[in-house]
Amino acid sequence: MKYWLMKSEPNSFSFEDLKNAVNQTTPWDGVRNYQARNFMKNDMEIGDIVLFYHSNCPTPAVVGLGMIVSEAYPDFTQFDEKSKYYDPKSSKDKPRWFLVDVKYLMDFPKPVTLSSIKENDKLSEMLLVKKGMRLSIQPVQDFEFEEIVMMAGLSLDKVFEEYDKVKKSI
DNA sequence: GCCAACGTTGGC
DNA sequence: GCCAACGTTGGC
Repeated sequence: MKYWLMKSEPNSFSFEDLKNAVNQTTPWDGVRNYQARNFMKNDMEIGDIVLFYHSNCPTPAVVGLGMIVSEAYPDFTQFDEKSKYYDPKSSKDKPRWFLVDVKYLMDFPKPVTLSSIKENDKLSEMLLVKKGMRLSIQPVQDFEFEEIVMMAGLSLDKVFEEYDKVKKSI
């Protein structure tokens, strides 16, 4: 099982939106970057844990946890002419863009802000804080995940207790 | 709203 | 294959 960080702009899709979604699950559509796509297509597995990150907002922060609950499948928005994610160069025979479904796992008692991540020496290697890094989906190391969980005011025990429950439900 | 740092596109 | 032009990301 692996850990990921996924960015979302709260004014288009927030962690609250995920929590309130049907099944508390959403297809992670609209990714149009090959590196990010490849993570979803090749490296993500059902049961992987996601740090849900709010970007492009007053206080950028990791605000909670999600879980990958599907294999990768073609992003339907690429075929929809009315979607802003429409890609005329893609075809149903040979889809270019893929996505996974993400399910709500749990809230953070305290959001872990970008500035607090930057201040934590243990997290200095996180892609998030590297200059010029704009990837919307990033791999996260085990110890980085554990550190962020601590900063959020949670324990790993609590996380995995909830994790087991949600995993059984998918 | 600004703007630096990227990624993509397309002419050549 | 090069690279200028353009569009996007995302912190501030």
